Amino acid sequence: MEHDLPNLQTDPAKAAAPAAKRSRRPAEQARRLILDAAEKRLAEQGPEGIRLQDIARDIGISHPAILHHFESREGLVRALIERASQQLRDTLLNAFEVTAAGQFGASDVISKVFEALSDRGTARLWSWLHLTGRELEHDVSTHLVGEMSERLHSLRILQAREAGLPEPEWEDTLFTAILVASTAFGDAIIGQRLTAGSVEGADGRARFRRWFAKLLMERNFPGRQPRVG
Amino acid sequence: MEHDLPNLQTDPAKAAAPAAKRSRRPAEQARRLILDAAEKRLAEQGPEGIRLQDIARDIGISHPAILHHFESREGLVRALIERASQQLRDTLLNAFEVTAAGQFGASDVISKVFEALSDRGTARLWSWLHLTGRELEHDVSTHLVGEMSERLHSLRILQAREAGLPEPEWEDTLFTAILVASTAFGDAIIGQRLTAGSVEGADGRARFRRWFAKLLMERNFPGRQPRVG
DNA sequence: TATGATATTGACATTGATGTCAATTAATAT
DNA sequence: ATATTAATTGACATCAATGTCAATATCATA
Repeated sequence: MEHDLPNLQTDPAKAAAPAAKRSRRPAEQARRLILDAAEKRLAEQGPEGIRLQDIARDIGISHPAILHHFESREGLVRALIERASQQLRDTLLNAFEVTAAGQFGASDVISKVFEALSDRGTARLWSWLHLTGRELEHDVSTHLVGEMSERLHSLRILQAREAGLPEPEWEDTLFTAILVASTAFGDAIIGQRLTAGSVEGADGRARFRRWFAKLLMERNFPGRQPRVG
Repeated sequence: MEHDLPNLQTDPAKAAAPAAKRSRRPAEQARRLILDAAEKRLAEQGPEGIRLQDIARDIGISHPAILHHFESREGLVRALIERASQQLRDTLLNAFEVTAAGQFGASDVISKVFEALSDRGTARLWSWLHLTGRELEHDVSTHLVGEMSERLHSLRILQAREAGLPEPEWEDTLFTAILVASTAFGDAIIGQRLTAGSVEGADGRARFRRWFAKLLMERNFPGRQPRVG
């Protein structure tokens, strides 16, 4: 495909190559394009899938272009983490905003948490983060769970009053949040395999989520039925 | 292209090092030594920590020795997975053997599952497996959960009869197993971070486990108190 | 002690990835 | 149009990791 050119640094004579027109995007857009491709590779192939050459090929650019926008591979990784963290945070907190306004359904929240982690390999990115020790720099997990727990606690207090039940303890709420987070996380990483062999039907994981939601719901509000989403 | 160069002999004049006596182990032992070191690196630094040179340095050998015993890096990785799978399987199934004989305590089983995954970075190896898609070759997860569920189901039926409660459904048992597995897995990977920021005291994760055990226990045997281990 | 088998090693080859740089070219402003 | 800015690129430098190989050292055995 490529012709061997005489290795002259400056060759004013243009060779016959038609040289498909070079495309050029504004920096912002280029960064997004690159991050999307990197994210996809990470989700599909894991950490080692983030290779500048490959990512560049995916989107039809040369790898120095990536370095131009992110300084280094490390810079790209950092930006990727930064963006994914922000997105996860928004998605999760949003799940509570929505339900806080209207009625509270455990299924809704759980579904959103599970989806947020399943989506676009977010959990994969997360586990990689923790595997390689990068969570020390960008520690979102800790604060995020704290924030989520606070919102959840408000909701639970509200619900308990309505139902005439005693207020839940703070640690119980916190542990509930951790349970949901851990489970969603574990499910995202190994769920596919776990259910694939044993659970009948294609909707195994969905049934598991509903079962899980019901479990939590019954524990907290013994009378009610969870809304199945 | 390639010309065979005459093999240059090492300069006889630079023999300064006393050349510490070379140690030599039986193959079996050498393999174990290497696998241990590799496992440790994986647990501490993640996938990228498995580098032949580093592992070799850790145990004071040269890296070709590793290649001699495992053919290739890939061979080392496969052997590592093989061994860890076997160990995890033994540990987990053993947890049920023990409790099956005597009395059944949810805490006991849960503790063992959690410990089995926390120990020696087993969960880290597992998540790496799933991240890189190696679970396709060595798919232990699927069968393992199936087996565990079967044993758990026997126990639950026994327990239900004793307590005069209706027999649990199979899928309920299966989902319980998946829940425990997912949670233990998630906890092993991100648990440290999750509890670090929010849960007071150093025994946060232990308290979480007990809370979790209690939750499952109360659900299945509303009257009883779980044995706290 | 001598010998055979094999674990071990140093030197080197090879491959693949990141990073550098000067030159090029598309978009934008003047 | 011309100049300017900045995104893009090809060629190359560099480095690190795996893998190869002939030579060497150690253990077991005769």
